[in-house]
Amino acid sequence: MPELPEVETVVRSLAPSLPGRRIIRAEFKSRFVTPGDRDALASAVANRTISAIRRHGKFIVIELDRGHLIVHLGMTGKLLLDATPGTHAYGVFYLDNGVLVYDDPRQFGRIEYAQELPARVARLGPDPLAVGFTEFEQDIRSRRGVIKPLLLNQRFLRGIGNIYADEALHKARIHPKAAASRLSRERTFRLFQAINDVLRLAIEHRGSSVSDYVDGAGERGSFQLLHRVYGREGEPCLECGAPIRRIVIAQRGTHYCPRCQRR
DNA sequence: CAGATCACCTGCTTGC
DNA sequence: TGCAAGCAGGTGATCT
Repeated sequence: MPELPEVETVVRSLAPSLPGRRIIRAEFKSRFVTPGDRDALASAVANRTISAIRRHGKFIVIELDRGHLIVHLGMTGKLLLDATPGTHAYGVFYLDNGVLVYDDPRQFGRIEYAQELPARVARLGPDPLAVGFTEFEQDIRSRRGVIKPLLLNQRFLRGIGNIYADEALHKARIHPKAAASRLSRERTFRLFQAINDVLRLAIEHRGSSVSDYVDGAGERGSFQLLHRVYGREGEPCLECGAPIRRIVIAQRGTHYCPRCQRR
């Protein structure tokens, strides 16, 4: 489910109400969602007060009075305030006022506790909404492969996923298989702008609810209605009318307009 | 170190 | 209706 705009929307939906609340106790039920000692995790967060919630790439960082909860939503993770825990509620935080439920049918998400951000999380690339063009251009020049997998690489930029990679490449009129380091300066700038525009617009529309994404209050986003290529295989390009094509790049479905995005 | 491939899960849709 | 195959917002381990 969740890429930068969705995670940002979840964080914004929880930020006004979560800080200041105390975790009375917590329960974890999946070795996939909470690798390691689940009882240790539960006792580490018991009695901790939440001081802040923020986004780091696609990670949700919940700052506690001691340590951090680092949550990744995987493909189907949901963090829901005051929801009833269902079959896939693999993490339940009982608060002094309410309950925070982590629900994740596919169990690709993760919940961990650490004093500081783990190195693999801290070392991700810059946030695409904060990076400057000079750094973006330098980084892209130094990379070898194809542009689409590079956009999905969180050590390049943190937060872009499959939907927004396809949407940004279409907006920038760049073929998803284009060689990253050989993009002209003009195309590189178009891509930089397109990433910014697409992500900001998606946040305004509270993310894309393709199947089951919802924010912390259970509300769906609406950006899926504005997708121009993602999930539109065979439908006409909204720019030129050519049918949108779906190919596979790096094991990910990739949607593009063969006329607007020439190699 | 970077890039490619596969593995980890459930659930929904499609086609026979 | 039943069943198998294919597909899905993501990362991380393990190869080369």
